[in-house]
Amino acid sequence: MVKKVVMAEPTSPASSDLLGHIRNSLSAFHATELAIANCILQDPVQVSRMNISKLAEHSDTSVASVVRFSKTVGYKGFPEFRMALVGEVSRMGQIGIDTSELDSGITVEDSPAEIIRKIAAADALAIQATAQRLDVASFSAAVDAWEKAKTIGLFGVASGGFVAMDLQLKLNRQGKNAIAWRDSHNALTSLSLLGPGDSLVAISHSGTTVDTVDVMQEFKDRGVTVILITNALRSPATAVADIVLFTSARETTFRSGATASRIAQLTVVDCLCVALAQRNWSGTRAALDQSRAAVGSRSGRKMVEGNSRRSDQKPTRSRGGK
Amino acid sequence: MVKKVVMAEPTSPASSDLLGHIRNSLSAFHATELAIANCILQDPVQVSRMNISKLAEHSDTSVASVVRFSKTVGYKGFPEFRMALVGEVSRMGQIGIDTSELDSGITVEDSPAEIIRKIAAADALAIQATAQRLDVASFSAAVDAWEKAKTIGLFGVASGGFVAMDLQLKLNRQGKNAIAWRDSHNALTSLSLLGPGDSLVAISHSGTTVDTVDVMQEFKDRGVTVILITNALRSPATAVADIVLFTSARETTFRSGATASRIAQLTVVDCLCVALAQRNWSGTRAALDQSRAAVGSRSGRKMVEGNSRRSDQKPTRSRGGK
DNA sequence: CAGTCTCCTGAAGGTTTTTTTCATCTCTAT
DNA sequence: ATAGAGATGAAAAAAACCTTCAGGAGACTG
Repeated sequence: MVKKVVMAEPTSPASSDLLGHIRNSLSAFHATELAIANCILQDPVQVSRMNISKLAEHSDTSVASVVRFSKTVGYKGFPEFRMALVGEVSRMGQIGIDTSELDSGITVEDSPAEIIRKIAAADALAIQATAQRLDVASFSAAVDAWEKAKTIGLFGVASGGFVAMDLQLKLNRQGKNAIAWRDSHNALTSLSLLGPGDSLVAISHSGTTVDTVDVMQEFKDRGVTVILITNALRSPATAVADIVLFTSARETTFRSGATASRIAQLTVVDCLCVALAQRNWSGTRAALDQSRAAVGSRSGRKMVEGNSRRSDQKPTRSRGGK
Repeated sequence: MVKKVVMAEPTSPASSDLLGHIRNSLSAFHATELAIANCILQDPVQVSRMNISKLAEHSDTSVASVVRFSKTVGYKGFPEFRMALVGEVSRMGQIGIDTSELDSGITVEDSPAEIIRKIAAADALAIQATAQRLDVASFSAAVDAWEKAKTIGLFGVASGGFVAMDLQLKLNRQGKNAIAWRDSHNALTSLSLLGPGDSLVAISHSGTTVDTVDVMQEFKDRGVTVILITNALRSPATAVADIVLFTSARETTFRSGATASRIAQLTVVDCLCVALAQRNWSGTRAALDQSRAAVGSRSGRKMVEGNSRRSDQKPTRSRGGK
């Protein structure tokens, strides 16, 4: 009946950072969601063993709210969420303190080597978590929008501005018309550069910068498809955007948190560019082939679909032991 | 409702080697159990995403058999078994990034999901490799130089320029005098801003850009400590620099390779900034403590939905994703 | 060689868990 | 005040899961 068609792959359960994501979405949650989130953060192990009604009771909320919560943080339903949690817990148990170490941040006594290790771990984790949680449908929609656009506008303030500029460079290199603005005044005076069918990409870690939201709204009113890259689950910006691509950078104690987020943004942007380039491969290929000659990249394996329906095993009629 | 007490172990053997256990027990299984076991061993990841009926179908057996199987290997029922499998798979996936895949690059047939996965893996790997290779002595020396410097010059062209600008932002935020140049002309005309005891940071992926080397040389001649962040082991630039910090970004087939490199550069730069901040911790701490006050889960929402500017909220719920 | 026993196996029905729907409520902005 | 957007929980609907039961294949015994 009304079964919404969901794509085959429900994303791999590989490494992500579910707890981190929940932790820094805390401020975006509503009352009941917050109650649930606190239960989870407080004792993930325990919660990972509960079924949905137990969790609802334990958090003094309702079953429905737990389902909604699961969907809010990006899963199809509670079972999927629970499996992610189980995976997370299992991994935590395996490597021990990994995540708690991130939370503790960097202390005065940390040696340079430790600083490097911790920051690198946080950055690498941000990338992996982002990649894992990135919604493929939204991603593809964004590439579609780009492909269709005559001109692509890019907007970001402060550090987001660097990502925008970087993206401009990348798009221009592909022969795509793109222009980056780093403040709302410039963006709005160039309003007429974009029209229906075009795209605006806004980059905002928190999604709350007033300028960014203004710019997004103005362009949207002109019929421009607005794509947002952000780390915040719910924000004024997400309410305006047509397509939202979430990064998953966990904020740590010491740093502004912006760097991990920016690195995640760069990765997302890079993925988009590659996907776009892939579509007009032939044009791009010539240039690249030329430039990089033979770097010994043979066409290796390509991941067989592993269906393996049935195994033709010869049942040796082993007599049951037990 | 006489529940037969069969199980010796009601709680899940969380930390054991489930797949190994199954493999060892293969010879003791009956025909259907064997079919199920084979399915699981053949593609645990896939199976961990199936529900009981899917697995029954996939193994050409029945639902009841799957339940029995789950109990045979020591769980209370299928859900519990599945959770153990998820945990196992999750731990396995943790082990590391499959580097062999990186070399294959991105092909025309790659799905969006694969593109994302591959690029993220490459970027994450670049960070980890960089962190691992980074020479702690040089790193510390660079921080020393920064601490001592009255003013820090930053130089990078093209994408390296973004890193330079980013770094300027970070240093300024710490109250450190820093200025970024993105072309040699500007840099050289500001030559007199730096003198002995000061530092210049040059960012160059290849280390061969003529402009960069020129600038480095000029500043060095004035007694400025020249720090270089590069990916190239030996290059004209490394010959000039006083301190060299190496990134380790591997170039992949499709992309310019610049992105992974830039991400690695950002990480290095971030580490440096944090290390510097750590030295004058007390000054930094106050500001940070203040700004991050009590995120500690208390108190309800503050995320006011109103962006105040225009209140014509659209009625469509544009919840991101899915 | 037949009888009988054991125990594996899948289908059907019953139970638990999860999802969806809908009415109520709260909070905000006109 | 009032309308409206959105959050919340109760209950109905759907899905997943477990148990029971009848049928059937092999093996041991007489």
